[in-house]
Amino acid sequence: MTTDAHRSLTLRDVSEASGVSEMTVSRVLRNRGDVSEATRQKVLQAAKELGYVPNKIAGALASQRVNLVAVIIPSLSNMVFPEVLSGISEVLESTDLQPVVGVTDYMPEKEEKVLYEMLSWRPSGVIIAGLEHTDAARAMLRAAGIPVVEIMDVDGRPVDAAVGISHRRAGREMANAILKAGYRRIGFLGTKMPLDHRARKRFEGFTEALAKGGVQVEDQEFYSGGSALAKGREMTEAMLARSPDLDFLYYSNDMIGAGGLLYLLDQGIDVPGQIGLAGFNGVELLQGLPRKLASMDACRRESGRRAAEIITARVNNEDVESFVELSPTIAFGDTLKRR
Amino acid sequence: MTTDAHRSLTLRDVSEASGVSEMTVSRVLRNRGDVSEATRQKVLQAAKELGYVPNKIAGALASQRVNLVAVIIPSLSNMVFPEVLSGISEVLESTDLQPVVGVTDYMPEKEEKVLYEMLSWRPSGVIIAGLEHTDAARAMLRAAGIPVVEIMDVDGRPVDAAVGISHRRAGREMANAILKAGYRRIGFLGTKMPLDHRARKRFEGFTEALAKGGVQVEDQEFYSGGSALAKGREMTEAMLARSPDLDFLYYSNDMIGAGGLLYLLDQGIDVPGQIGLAGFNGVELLQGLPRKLASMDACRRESGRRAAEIITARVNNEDVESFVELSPTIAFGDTLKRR
DNA sequence: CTGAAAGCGCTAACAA
DNA sequence: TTGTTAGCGCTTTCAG
Repeated sequence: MTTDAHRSLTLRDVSEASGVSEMTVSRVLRNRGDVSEATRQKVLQAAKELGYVPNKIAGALASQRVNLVAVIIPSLSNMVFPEVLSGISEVLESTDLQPVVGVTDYMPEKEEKVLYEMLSWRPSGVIIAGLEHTDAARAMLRAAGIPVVEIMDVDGRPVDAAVGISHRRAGREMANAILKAGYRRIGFLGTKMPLDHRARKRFEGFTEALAKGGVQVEDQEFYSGGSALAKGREMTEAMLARSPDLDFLYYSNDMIGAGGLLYLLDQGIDVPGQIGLAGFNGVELLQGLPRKLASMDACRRESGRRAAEIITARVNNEDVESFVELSPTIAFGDTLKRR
Repeated sequence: MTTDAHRSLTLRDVSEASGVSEMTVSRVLRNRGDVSEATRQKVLQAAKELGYVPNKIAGALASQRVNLVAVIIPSLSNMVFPEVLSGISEVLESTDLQPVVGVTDYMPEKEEKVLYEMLSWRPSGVIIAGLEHTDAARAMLRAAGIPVVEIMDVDGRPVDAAVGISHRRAGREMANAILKAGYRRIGFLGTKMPLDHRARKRFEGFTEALAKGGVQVEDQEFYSGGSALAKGREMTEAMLARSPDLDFLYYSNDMIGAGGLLYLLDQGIDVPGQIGLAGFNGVELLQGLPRKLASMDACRRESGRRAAEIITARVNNEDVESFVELSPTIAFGDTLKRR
């Protein structure tokens, strides 16, 4: 029992305890090079007894290698990004790379800051949501000299690589399915998020395709904050009070869509006969509602997976396709007539 | 335009570009010590033009200081942990500490591995979910010589500090409320998770308090995987088919409880008259269901906040209470008769 | 207010 | 198979 102020154990401590040089200890602990089994055991034994935990800071500085992949996403509080993360983890788990997550809350300046912090740890790669970043952020990404994969969107020019769906196209396809099903008086309900570029692009694609069919969005409403399910209810009620003739409601995400669905069922309204509904994301969570909401899968897990694959390939100097557009499919569910 | 292999910029580059010594450049970039305004500007200018991003690895090694707090949690895919994280972030944002998240998937060996990885970066503190860890993990935590806060549970002996609720007590209190409301034939539905110690403790407290009232759980059912809402439905249907006389269903989490609620409403069963329901977690997400499910707040955000406060205090050598039991309150909602 | 020297704990490269 | 040497890029410390 000592009264020393706390000091972490070093290779030197293990070296002394085992009577083996620091260099050889280092080799054993990293499974590098040839080490005799006897030495190996001595070292392992000593390290274990002391409870030695290597110092990656020193290791990284010396080797100029950091096994971290920076993952930068807007939020953890909806189902979408955690699922992307698990796709990333799945792939990285079989490598020696580790994801480190940073959250931006959809704020460009915060994204810039988080990115700066993460890059200062010299990660081996970056996976970042979206194609819209500040000029400074883009400059940092380029200057970092590491693989950068922008995910969840392909409508724009990536700094380096990109994996995701086209939200514009997703909006168009949903609009076309709605028109094809015969709906004509359409309302839109979404988040009040000027900075959610993907939601914006979906909306743009949506209105564009409607316009081609000679239809315009008749009413729209936006919310921010609060429980999405409850908001979906409120907004739907408000919109139908204002525009009782609507025959379709398109929601920018499944949670508010589910709220709307529950409201309409409560009111005894015929879905999808009198009013059709659709959301976005293909949230599995919602399986189990009285009706299955029409939606569109955003290929979240797959995006994560592919992005991680690109990073690992690049880190190993292998060739990979660096622009991957994934194809979401419409799930008609029980709230959008099939034609 | 050069064809050099990529090399990160260093202080030396900034030093040369600005004609100021490395040491002074370092001072400027860290806002340390006195530097003349003129020099300061020269340095800042040069750093910006070059796009210099400091190398924290080298900085951390030299200063023996790492502004990272390791946060280790079982999962990101239910609402509970993201909310803890946001409590932590809220507090750390006003300091120079940064959370780094690791996920264990409720697996002790993975927890051990994640912990090892994180400790090898020499963080300033650890926040880790739960009080149950492998011996090796506990040893590492003790040996790290940094503040360690175990959160989300206080039923046990922490390595260092603890913040959370007593799940045993939470189970007891819910049982008592149920008995007080007059229910007697009680079913339990939960996750098949031997490693979710908090769910287990709740169940233990629950049965213990029921027993004191001379009541036993009449039927129980466990699930794993799949959409919680859908599972809640299925399990409820199965249980009521088997045990039609039950008058109360206690769910180990709100999502399956919500599934059960939707099922019962579909069936036109009188809730909470014929059957009462309760879940656990106080998930805000579910506001907006036709009825509000009875539940119990797990003080998630508050746990995160308090844990972060303990870490920051300790890092600054301030005194803090290191054992904090939070008090969850029952929300009766519309599915548990009030007495 | 500014700079020079020493070294943080580890690993690359080379020598034995 | 093992050991030695020289840094990695920064900050601490001390001297101007």
